Amino acid sequence: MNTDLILSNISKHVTLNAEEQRLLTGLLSEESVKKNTHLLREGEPCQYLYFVNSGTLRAYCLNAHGKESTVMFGISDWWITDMHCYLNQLPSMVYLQAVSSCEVLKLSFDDLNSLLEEVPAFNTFFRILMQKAYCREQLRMIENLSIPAFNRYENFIQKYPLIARQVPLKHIASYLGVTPEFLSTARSRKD
Amino acid sequence: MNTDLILSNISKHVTLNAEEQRLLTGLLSEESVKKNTHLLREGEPCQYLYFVNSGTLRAYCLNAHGKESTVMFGISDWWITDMHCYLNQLPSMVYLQAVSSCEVLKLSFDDLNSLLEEVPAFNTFFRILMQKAYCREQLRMIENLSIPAFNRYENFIQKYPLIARQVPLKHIASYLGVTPEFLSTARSRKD
DNA sequence: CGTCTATTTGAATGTACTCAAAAGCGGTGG
DNA sequence: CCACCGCTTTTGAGTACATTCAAATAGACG
Repeated sequence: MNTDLILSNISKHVTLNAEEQRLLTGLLSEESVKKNTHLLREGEPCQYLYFVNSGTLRAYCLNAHGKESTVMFGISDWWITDMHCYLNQLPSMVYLQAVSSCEVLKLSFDDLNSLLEEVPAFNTFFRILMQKAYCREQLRMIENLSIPAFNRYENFIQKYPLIARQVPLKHIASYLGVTPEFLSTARSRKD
Repeated sequence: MNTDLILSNISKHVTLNAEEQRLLTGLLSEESVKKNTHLLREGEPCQYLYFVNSGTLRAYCLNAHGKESTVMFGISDWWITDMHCYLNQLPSMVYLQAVSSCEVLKLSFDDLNSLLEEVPAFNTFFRILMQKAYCREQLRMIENLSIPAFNRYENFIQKYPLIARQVPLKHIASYLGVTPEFLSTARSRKD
């Protein structure tokens, strides 16, 4: 199991000593997901927090008419899950799908809680992770409310160039809240 | 200074002993905001995290054309600030305005950091606060993407009945991402 | 090379917007 | 207590932007 990336990810914010690192890595397990298959489906228990070692994931939900809305993407070095349902141990509201084949590490809710209790630095790390996630989501909301669709697309490819290269346009459209047709025509008009 | 509400707010998630409570309350200061005045304006340093003792606040930002977008509301027993700019000590991107006259408690960034470092339970509290804020914001985003405008309004008044009673319709419209005119006509069509 | 999916293009439609004006409502002062 | 003023909400007409649906083209993958 490759834990280099996850340890380096955590070390960007807090310092774990060797023992704490062993405690963490001992709680992780790895999973492979083939392209276009699901790691999690709506309604299933949301048991794990995932860390992406390689590949690209997408979280999406379906509305009453079956329309997909992309909630978030997860690329290498990102954390992903249905956070609300994970933290409250509720059935998932989202699908987690591999856009390309992935290697992920996963951490169960009970194991997360052990870490949060026993390793103060990990508690701090997770706080920082949530701070950043909150601010990012709030900024996304503000941009969705205040700037027109096409500028949001330009914004997106500038902010997430790696994701923009790795996922089909239609998923970006559903992340931005527009149809793929609209995004396609808007794009051809502007460049 | 009335610290009952804030201590009870925190005690919903973690337990602070008497000394920790004194440490916290010693770092707070209070401020009154008159109706329609600003606690913070775009571009000003975002120095404080606010806890609302009484009254109603609104965070909003202006886009390039001067259109207001309501980022969040803050009613009694809520925490509010421009979190991204506060945590990164950047000039504020939002305005914080009193919808009705308010009494707030405020905590500076440096003092927050002392608390996070010195009081593990407060670190945990703040983590939980950020978890909930993230999940709430993500759910808002999902709903904005996946359900039509009028249903979002019904959703809102069901989820936040207190806010719905305390703020003008136009602010709710700008929170939901529609015009007041649209919300007004939609409302009259459905009930 | 053929199949499947993604993207592009276009026409018709609809939803939500802008702009303008009227009505409602609350607070203030005469 | 009523009249006036300012702000919010409502109403309506015309418009723009993004959608749906359908079909053609392009790309990716086995």
